Amino acid sequence: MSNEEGAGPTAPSLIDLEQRVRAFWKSTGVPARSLHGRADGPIFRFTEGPPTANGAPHVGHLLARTLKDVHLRYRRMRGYRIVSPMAGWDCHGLPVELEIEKRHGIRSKKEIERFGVARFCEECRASTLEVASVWESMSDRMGYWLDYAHPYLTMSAPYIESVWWSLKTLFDRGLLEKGYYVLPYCPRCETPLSSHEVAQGYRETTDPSVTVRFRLSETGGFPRSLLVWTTTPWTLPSNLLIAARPELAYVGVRGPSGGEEILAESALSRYYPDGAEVLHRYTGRDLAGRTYEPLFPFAGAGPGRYRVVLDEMVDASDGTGFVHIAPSYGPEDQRIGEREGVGHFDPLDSRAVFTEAVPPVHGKHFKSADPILLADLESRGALERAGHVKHTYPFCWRCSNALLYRAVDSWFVRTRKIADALVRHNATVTWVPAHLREGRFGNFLGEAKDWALSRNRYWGTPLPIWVCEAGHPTCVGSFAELAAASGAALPTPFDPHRMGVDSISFPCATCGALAHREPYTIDGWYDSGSAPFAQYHYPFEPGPFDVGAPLDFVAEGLDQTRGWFYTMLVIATALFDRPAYRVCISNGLVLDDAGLKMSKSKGNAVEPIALLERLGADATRWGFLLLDYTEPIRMNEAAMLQAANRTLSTLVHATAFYHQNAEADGLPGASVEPAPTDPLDRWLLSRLEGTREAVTQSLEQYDPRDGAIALRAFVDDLSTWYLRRSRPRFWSDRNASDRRSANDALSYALLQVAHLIAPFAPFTAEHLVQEVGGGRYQVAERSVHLADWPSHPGRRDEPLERAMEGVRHDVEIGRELRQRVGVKSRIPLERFILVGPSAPPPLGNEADRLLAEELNVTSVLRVDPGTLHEYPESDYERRSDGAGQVLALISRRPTPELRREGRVRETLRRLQSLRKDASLSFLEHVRAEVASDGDLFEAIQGARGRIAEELLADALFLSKGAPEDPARFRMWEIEGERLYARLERTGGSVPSGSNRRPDPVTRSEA
RNA sequence: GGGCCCAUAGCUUAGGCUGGCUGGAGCACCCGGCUGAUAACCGGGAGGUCGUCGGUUCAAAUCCGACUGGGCCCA
Repeated sequence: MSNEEGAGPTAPSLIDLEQRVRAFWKSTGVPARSLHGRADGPIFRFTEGPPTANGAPHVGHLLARTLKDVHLRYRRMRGYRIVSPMAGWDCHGLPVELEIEKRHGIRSKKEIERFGVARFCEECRASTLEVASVWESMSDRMGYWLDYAHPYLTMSAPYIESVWWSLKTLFDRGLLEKGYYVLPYCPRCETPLSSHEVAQGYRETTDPSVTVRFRLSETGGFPRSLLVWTTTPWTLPSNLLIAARPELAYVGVRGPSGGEEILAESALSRYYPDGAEVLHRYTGRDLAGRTYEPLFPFAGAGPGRYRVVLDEMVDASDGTGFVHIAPSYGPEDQRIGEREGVGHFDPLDSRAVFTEAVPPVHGKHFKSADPILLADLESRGALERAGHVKHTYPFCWRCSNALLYRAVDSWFVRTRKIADALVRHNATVTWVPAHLREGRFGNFLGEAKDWALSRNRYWGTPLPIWVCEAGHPTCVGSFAELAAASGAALPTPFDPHRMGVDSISFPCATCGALAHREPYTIDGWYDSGSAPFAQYHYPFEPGPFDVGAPLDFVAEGLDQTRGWFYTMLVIATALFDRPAYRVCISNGLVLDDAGLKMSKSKGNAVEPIALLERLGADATRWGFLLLDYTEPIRMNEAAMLQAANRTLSTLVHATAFYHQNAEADGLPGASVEPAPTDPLDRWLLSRLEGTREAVTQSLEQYDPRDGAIALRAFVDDLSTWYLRRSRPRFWSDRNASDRRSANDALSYALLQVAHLIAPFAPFTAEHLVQEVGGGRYQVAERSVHLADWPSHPGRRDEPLERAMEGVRHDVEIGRELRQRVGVKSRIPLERFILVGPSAPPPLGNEADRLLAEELNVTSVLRVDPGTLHEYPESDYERRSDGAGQVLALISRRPTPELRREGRVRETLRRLQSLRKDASLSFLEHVRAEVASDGDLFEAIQGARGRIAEELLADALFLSKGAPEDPARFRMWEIEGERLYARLERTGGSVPSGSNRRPDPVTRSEA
């Protein structure tokens, strides 16, 4: 909104001023000048968590970014240099690949190979930044200032080179090794995943729940079976062992076919609810070493196979006390299988389809093999029971297919080797909320598993490890090393993605045999976890500071505890043996207004840009900042809007009021802290100082909510007490020095509060500063976002604040009394009497003056309880405390003179409302016609001059009785008598239709 | 099955660590008032088993335990 003539209310709406401020920022280049903070200031280390470059932002991002922006703005105002406000994009990984697969109808890796890896990667690269504009647009709308012109990209060659450097460093320290381990594996993506990826995808699902019989060998003709429970029948052909718990009690009971069935005693009631004949009792130890007949012949014989072994991990709570062990398909299975030396039997191909190694289900996907295998078992009497169970099971976080656990070759970051350091470094981090440190995040560190780093995929940072035929690995830590090793210069420009490096091979430095690159890419979470150094191409280029030092501040959603917060900590610990960050803020999930998780499928997701458009940026930010972001947040747009109106809108309107009255006549605002003598002004500045302290402390402690609440309270006080009681002091016909004092106090307070609220509501704050100061909306230098934080202590006067509290409390009592005597406030009463101590010294007589004005009484008395008899109940209404002690009294009835004065004020109020209805500004003069009768006429006639003056009436025509043409008049009834009135604008006024503040530029004529 | 967090009026919540006077606010609702910045404001009213049960204590929303419900995470 600009200041062209005609449209607009007195003060702009939050949304209008937001656009005006945005235009100001654009034209003056404020964000670019502010972004990095003070070039010579102390360094404040920050890294933007890179969003996935092909995913759209959601409201949770809006919240996280609001928090980040508040603290960054505060630090800039504190004079810090922000290193770095660079935006960043997480470009690699499955999400991007999936997008391209969808686009081309590709459904498997084989099809990607046919499509061409180079072409595939090119398309991935091209698609990564397609949604960047949406993110930029959101940031622009919400006022989150980042350097979008120079973002870091995890797919850029320098970034990848830094990642390679870090991997080489880990490799040299023995923290990067190859292994064959059971990992979560996505059959569609044909790659293993890491535990933090799996953590993103648990869902409720239904699986088979079956119990099968394993017949023991050497039973001397009497059939004896172990009952074993599983939810993964497809793993039964790979069964090699059965585990029992050493000290657990087992029973052998007579089964339905007469033979003995063995299970944990604690499971008996579940399997035989009507009881069973117990034939034998065993402990797990008794059963150890017994052999059994495999259910399927396909795994074949091998040393130590098909035995009962002991393990403490066995638990009978929801099984039979026996656990079937398929070493290829479970982490515990693998551990026990290796301990017993029974090898593996893995009949699934890379897509988790059965090979010809298991003929009955050859060609079947692992899940669809379940019913076939079960039918087979049933026909052979090996199926004890079959049902279904609902439980949570991991699915691929990107493609939603069911995962399985299986043993695969993979490269690992040996997180467990540095577990102690992780815990030690985490202990130095200030977590918000604090419980995360020892709680969720701490627990996660405590059970840290080695990090499966390699992915059998295409679009990612290639694992820079070459292995020769003899198995000697070479890890390459830079492009120069690669060139040196291969004995040839790399092409320029060099693309370090798979198409650029797959074909490079070189002789092994150890044995001379030819080494080929391991055909893996790495987990994209390693890329983003490297951002604090890789964004600077460290160590190949000098960073802007000690790059390995912890960041001062990071903030993201709670989901990043397992994600980015974790990988940053692991990488910083492995590389620099330092914590990754000092302060880590984590916000809760944003839920819909019914407290449900938002999801696109449910249709309850709030689109962030649409939200910003509906509410405006500052209302959205302010609404979020007033909530406890450490808990899950229920979105309530109405409440957010209301909160913004209460505080932000009120500030805007207070500023407009200031403008109209004070600056209109050329009174400049205070540029330094004023030192008023007026108690109200002193009170306002004291409250301001208390607010400054509270807001500063809240931001120092990364708890902006307390600051927002303090600001809200201050704005309430400023609007509903200071201005309410000071309003006439701003009028041009009042005492000049008093007016000057009020003008100074108000302008200073508005300017200061604009600074204090700038991190929270940057648009509104900018508007306030531009409106209160000179050179409005003209020069960047005046921007509040280039200003210093108010750090100079102001004048705090706590006794004065307490005294004012007391006055406001006395006002409440007075109003209650007035209500009881039934005389409305517009009619003056003679006396308000307070019983007890005299007025508190910081206010003195001023207290009584405030009370008299606010309560509309002619005098305020403070009397001793002993003199109460002088004020009889017939004339005075009393208010007592709980103990019956009289606290205050008020006159019951107005005197005749006061009643007359009341009539005058009733009339004035009606006439003023006519002005307002006609949208007249406070500068426009009128001529008025008034008609009435009786006492009302007498009262008006007696105060005719005053009425004309207050009404800005050049002429006031008063007639007795009803007018001749009453239709042209407004009519009211006041205490049974009629008042007729009409107004007309007279010459010399500002242009018509202007109920708004006249434009500042044309002000002089007013 | 394990871990972390939460539960106060119809809604949003303060207070809880350091137990103590009738548990505060805001929105919405009803009655009344005020209004030359405000989609405001002021007074009064109605609305609370402070999730449930038990314990500690002279005294519990507050401390302890169990349970119920909800959220997130892990197995």
